[in-house]
Amino acid sequence: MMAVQTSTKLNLCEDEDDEPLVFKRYSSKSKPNQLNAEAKKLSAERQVGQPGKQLSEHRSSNGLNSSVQKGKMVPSTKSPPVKSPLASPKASTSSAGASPVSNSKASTSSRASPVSKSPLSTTLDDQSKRLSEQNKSTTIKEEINSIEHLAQGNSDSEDEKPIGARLGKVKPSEDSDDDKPLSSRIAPKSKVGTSGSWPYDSNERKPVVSKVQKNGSSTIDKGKASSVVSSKRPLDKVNSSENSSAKRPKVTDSSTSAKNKQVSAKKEPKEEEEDDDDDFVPISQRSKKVASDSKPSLTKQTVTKVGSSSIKKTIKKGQKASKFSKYSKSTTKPPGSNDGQIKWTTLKHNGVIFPPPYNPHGVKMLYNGKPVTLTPEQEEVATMYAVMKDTDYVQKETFRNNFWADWHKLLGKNHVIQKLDACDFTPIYDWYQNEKEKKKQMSTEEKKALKEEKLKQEEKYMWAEVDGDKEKVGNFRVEPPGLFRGRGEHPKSGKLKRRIRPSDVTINIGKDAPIPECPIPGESWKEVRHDNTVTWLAFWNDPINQKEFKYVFLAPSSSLKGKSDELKYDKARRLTDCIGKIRASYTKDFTSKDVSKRQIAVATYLIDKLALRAGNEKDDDEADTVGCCTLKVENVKAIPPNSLEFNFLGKDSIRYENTVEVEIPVYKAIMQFQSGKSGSDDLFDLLDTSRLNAHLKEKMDGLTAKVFRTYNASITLDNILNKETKDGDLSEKLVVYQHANKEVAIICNHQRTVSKSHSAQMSKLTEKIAELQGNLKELKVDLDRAKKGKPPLKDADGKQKKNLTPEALERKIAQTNAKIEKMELDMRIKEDLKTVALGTSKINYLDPRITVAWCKRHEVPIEKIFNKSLLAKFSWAMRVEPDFRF
DNA sequence: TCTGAGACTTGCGGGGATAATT
DNA sequence: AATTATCCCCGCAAGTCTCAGA
Repeated sequence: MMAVQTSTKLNLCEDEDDEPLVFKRYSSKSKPNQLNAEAKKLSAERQVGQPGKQLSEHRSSNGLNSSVQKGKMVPSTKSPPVKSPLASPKASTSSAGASPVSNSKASTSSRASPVSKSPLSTTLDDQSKRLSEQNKSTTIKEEINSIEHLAQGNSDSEDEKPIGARLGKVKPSEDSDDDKPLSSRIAPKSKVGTSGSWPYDSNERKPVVSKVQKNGSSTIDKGKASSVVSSKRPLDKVNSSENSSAKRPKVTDSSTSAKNKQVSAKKEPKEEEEDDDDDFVPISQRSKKVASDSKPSLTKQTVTKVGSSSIKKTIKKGQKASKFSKYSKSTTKPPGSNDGQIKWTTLKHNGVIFPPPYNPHGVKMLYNGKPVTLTPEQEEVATMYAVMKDTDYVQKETFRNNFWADWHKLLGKNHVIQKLDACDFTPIYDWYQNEKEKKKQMSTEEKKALKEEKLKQEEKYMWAEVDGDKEKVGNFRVEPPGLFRGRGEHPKSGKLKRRIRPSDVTINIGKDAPIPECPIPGESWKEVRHDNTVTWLAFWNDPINQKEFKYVFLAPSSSLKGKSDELKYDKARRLTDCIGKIRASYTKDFTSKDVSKRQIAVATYLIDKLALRAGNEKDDDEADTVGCCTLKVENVKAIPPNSLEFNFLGKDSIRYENTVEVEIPVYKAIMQFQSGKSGSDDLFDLLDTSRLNAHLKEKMDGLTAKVFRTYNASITLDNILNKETKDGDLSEKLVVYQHANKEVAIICNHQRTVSKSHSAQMSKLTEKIAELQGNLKELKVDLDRAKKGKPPLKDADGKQKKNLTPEALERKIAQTNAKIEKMELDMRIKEDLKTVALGTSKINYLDPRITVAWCKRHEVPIEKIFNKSLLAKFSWAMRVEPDFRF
């Protein structure tokens, strides 16, 4: 299917490949930055390599009307005609202004700091390598160690720190910088051990953020924060936004809404404050100023008890509400969106496809060494387990127990098999491995044939028609039965996820559309609905948790999804206009007498500064993870004089470890919230996500906790790109982008496990570099000799090398040097990104318009940054003006 | 206000496809 | 041609947030 999909998409969007799409702008001379040589790696090769497509133009064209066009995939050609905005003149201006950023960061930045993980984590790891989750990487880091330091020259290290960076005012002294208020933010420092040093430096503000990795193993670095700081955006955002909205094709509501929003947004700030422009600044800065104003007190911290405070809070809320009445009103209905309402007028699709029935293999497993005959049903489940033999899952007791409970039920009370320990699934495992091998050995033709066959079967399910337009369906395949693979210490992992049948599935389709035929003869859908206020095409109850649902939605490239994506970013962008006010408000409340209010303030601060998730309550039958509102006392440690060390398992049981410097009032408030409680008590006992979000909505229409993540991710990307992009070759620009992307990933704590071959790869690179260095030495000797008219020395094998002129030798030396530099850069990047996942933020948090506009401004082909899926998903963003700024 | 159903977004890992090397 | 590193896409788990109802 994919193949199909993609192709289709492409057509829609991009199309043919004409020329490279580079957006061009001015050309300045390029300066050879440090990076050049190194950087080149990426770019150079790739460019050449993929001649293929570039889409810029077309793409953009498509993008323009994206909403419209998408429908029709057929006519792939259709769009081409449009012209891409890229070249627009204005672009140049904008960029020009902006670019001036400088990064003075010198090499110094201490990238060195990659802290190592804390001891704790390490131990854990060791013990199990099991999945306990994130911890896996530990070992590796050591090896590399050295490497990291190698080079560094680049910016990467420094800047960034997005998050952490900001801080407010903590110590007055530092603030001194004032001029750079923005930057003021402090950086968080890396975890643990490292903490000792304070990040801040005076002027620069903070350096430190370090992120830890999941396992703790390595931290990422962080360098200085300075970069983060934003500079103001050259262009007025307002304008740009308007433009964009204007342009927007037709997406009805969205465009309008956007405009409205903008307008309103502007107003708001005025009322309350002057916010100044700093809003865009990520957190950090603002706090200072705010703080100063409000500074009053801190002294009082009553540790109130729960009950009373809440009451007060409510009252207050009321007041506030009135104040912001305008917002609240609107709240009812999100401005732009037609939320609640109609999502489509006509909807046609072919339902879902079910996995094939189980096909028994007849291989007998052993019980106490003797072969056992199982019924197909029993065998099916045994096979699910057998196949997982070399995964970490089977090492977990919970998994085994859950599996055994469900399988035992299937076997029946009196079955020969009475305990899992005496089972030997090896025969089945071996059979499976063999099947896999066979499949692998098939000729390419055979594989292709199989693929086509599958495609043929699935084709009809891949597409839907929404309001007359053809759209791709996302997950039209019903999930096959299997053993539940919960993440982390999920209490239900290992349970049998039973097969879903048509009678479990509810279909949603247009009233006038033909009802999809049930693919399994003799069976029928559970229900057919015609609800146009929702976007799902089908759903069934999750067999593991009957209370939950599994939905079939349209693909991310669909107009429906695109529209909501755009709305999401527009909302985050609106936050730009009120963030100053919001920060001032919660800063003021750090010292509120009302404990609830104080908790809301501190929680909001953490969400804003550290990009924490909201933290909904969870049931006991789910993995024990937390978010901001559900943080436990034991997850946060106050480290004098004013730092907080966070350590908890977040979404997907990914560990969040970070030590940050915070404003004194926050520090004190946290200690108050902790006092008198035990480690497992809620830190924010008076708070939950609904209260928090209700409060946020008073501040800005539609505002919820997650918007801060989107906002901080996007604003950080925009700031870094703007500040660090210099004239230079493509590869250097890509390095800047990757660096910005990395910073965002760090802020959001998007981790990945270190690949098994990571250390091997690193040592291989190290060897190669050593070899090159050896060559270099030889070349230098030969050069010396050549200058004196002597022949070169023999090579390692004792053979005579040919005589080269000094010039030729010098050229060779330069080439070798370049190669070494490039490899060193590769290594640094690889080590640096070892535990950082860049994809998640690209897909979910970074407003694609920032990227597209930057590409246009700097003549970077958009396909160097977005792959096919992303290009399709973000087709709505392709037509932004080059001067777009978040 | 609280609860839970419901709808939709976010996130990581696996593994096939593809590109780079050997 | 065989291997290995990388890219990508998909699967599906796990969050967020809304809303209706008592």
